[in-house]
Amino acid sequence: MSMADSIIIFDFETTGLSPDMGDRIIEIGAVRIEKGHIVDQFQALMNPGSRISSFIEDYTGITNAMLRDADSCSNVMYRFADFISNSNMVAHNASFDKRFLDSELQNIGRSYSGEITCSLLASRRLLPSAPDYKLGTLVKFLCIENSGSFHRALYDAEMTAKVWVAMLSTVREHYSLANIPFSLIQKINKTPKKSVSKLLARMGNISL
DNA sequence: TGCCAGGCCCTCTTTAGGGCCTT
Repeated sequence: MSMADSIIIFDFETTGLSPDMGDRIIEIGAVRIEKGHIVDQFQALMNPGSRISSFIEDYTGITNAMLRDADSCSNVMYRFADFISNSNMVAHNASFDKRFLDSELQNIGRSYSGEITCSLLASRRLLPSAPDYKLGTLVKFLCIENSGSFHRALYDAEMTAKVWVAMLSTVREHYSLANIPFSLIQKINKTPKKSVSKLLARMGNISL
């Protein structure tokens, strides 16, 4: 199994929207998928060092009481840096999670060598008939079994992984592609939306 | 103390504005 076949899908719950404004991660959830199956997972709460707002308590179900006893950000981030190692990664609206990942890893002097791509950008290009591109909507749109427990990190990472696998499977069938490597999604995400179907048809050698 | 994001994408665009998506 080469690393190219292994991808980590991750999600963070945070104290707010911007690490530049002092927001921190409070929960990490991640799964590793190989050949379309989840083979490993990572979940941890982490104590951001200050109280979280009632909005975040309500939004995530993570309470100040739960975080009081949680491990420190630095301890959890060390373990997560080991988990992601040199893997390629996916997140839903990855620019959001990447800012937090980079910020927290910088705090502990760690880094990563894999690349990160975005399931939100990919789904806008590959599922043009979806009603919208919220994670929960894509789960329903792709008929993925779910309990509705969104906004916890591991659950959202699992759902993102299942959206990722189902979306790629749908596109593979539609365009008669043998496989869709991570690098092709990176290329698709840099391609203007209106040019994506031509790109895929050319790769699948079929006429539109 | 109180302030509070940022990148993508569309369009009535590019000398801009606003909705979407993430917490």
